[in-house]
Amino acid sequence: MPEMIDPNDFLPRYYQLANILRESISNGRFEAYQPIPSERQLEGLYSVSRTTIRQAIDLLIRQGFLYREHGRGTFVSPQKLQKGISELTSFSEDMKQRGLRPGQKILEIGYIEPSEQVRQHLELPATWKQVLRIERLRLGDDVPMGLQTSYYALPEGQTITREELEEFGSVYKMLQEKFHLIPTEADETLEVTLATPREAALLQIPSGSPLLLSERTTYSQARRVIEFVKILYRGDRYRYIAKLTR
Amino acid sequence: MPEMIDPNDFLPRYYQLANILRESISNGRFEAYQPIPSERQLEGLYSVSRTTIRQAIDLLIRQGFLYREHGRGTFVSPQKLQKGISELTSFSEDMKQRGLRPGQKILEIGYIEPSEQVRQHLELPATWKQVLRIERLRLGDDVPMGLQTSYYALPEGQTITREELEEFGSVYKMLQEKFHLIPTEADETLEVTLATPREAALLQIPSGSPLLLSERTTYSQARRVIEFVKILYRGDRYRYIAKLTR
DNA sequence: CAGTGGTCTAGACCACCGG
DNA sequence: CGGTGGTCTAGACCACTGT
Repeated sequence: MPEMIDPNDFLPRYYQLANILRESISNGRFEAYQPIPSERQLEGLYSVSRTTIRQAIDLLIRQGFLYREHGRGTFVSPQKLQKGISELTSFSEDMKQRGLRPGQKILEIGYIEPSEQVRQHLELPATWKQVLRIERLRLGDDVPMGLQTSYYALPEGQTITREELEEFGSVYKMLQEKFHLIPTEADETLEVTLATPREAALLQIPSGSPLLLSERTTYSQARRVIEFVKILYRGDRYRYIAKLTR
Repeated sequence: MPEMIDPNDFLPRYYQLANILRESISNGRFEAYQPIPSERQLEGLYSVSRTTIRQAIDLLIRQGFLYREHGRGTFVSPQKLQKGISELTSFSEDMKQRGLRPGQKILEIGYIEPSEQVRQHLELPATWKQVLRIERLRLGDDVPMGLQTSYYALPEGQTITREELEEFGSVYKMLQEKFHLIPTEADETLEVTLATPREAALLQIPSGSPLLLSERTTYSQARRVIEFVKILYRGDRYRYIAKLTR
């Protein structure tokens, strides 16, 4: 029953164990608020050291599946909003998590001279003259959800074409495969604004309707800026979800 | 120079080390994008094992001060918005972090029969008839910032008085000292709404102005619900800040 | 190649919880 | 008291980056 750990697997043991435990939670073998086997018991069950056990449990705690109580045990969290929360996702991933079919319509793609705000977020010197700007209408189940404007400072000579963008669907996927840039972190702010006539027309809502404005700067592993993105979400169709911890 | 670790301190060694390293970062001895000493060097410098070193570094990475690159080293993150982000904070803490003096005006405090929404968020049975409701106007530098409504299902016989609330200032502090409830996690959603005439009057803005609505359910260590809180923020004065990771 | 972080072991002692 | 998680040690080998 307890699927075993393969020491020769390319996945680290603590990661394999985390997958086994996560599976036991989602198929209901471990129930909410109930304890899982103690760390010493797991040592025997899976023939790995306690350090490795704890590494697996730490991972599942960060992912929101378990919690510890000193002197009592390790317990299963109630599901609730157990979907990927407060995680860095692309618009497409976000829509899928919400059960909507993502779509997009590219409005504009080209090079511009960056505004002060864009330059600062991309951490570019004042002398930098060209950044790639992509404006897209974002759809969920074919209904306009948001208006997205992305800015990139690509290496000299490299670029992104409209065809590539339409093919990949997700800029993240393309950045990863074409430039080996992997987004790992982002700073995001959210605020309220009102739709300009142009925005309203694109989003198919009355002019002056309330919008949720998200501004996000995305960083790669080495903490280099990858992109700066603004998304204007329709206030009547979008709700932001976050998970906070101490 | 390198302040030492005291094995007899009541703080764990990895925590002491994290404090030392964090201090070295914030006073500029370690610079952004530059490597800190390697894990083996730190072993010698502070006479603790590599496991303990890594535990300290893990902590600082989660807090956003450092990042690792396999085969290269551990590096200092650029500051940017290095203030408490995506962390579970009370309104008072939030205001202080923004450099504003928090204030409040209690509008109402009393028991009500919970609505369906409130009952579900507090995870109460349909038979539960009484929850404590507190409505407060929240101020930053004496200017109205938000309208907060909190709901609590307190143990039989226990309650919170207006005097206690005014004395403590923060409900979190009071919950901790009076009931030993410590908030450790929360689920939050954000969306846009428009001010009703009453809300507009209290917040001193025109009726129909856009507002940012936050709904938050707070949990204690054992994943029990502590409170459900709605805050209507003035759209023109409040911006939500989040930090996302993969 | 030497040096870095990533994983892992087999122990040990402590602090906390419950009966 | 025995069992739990929390901290810590002194090793080991692997995978990755640079020269």
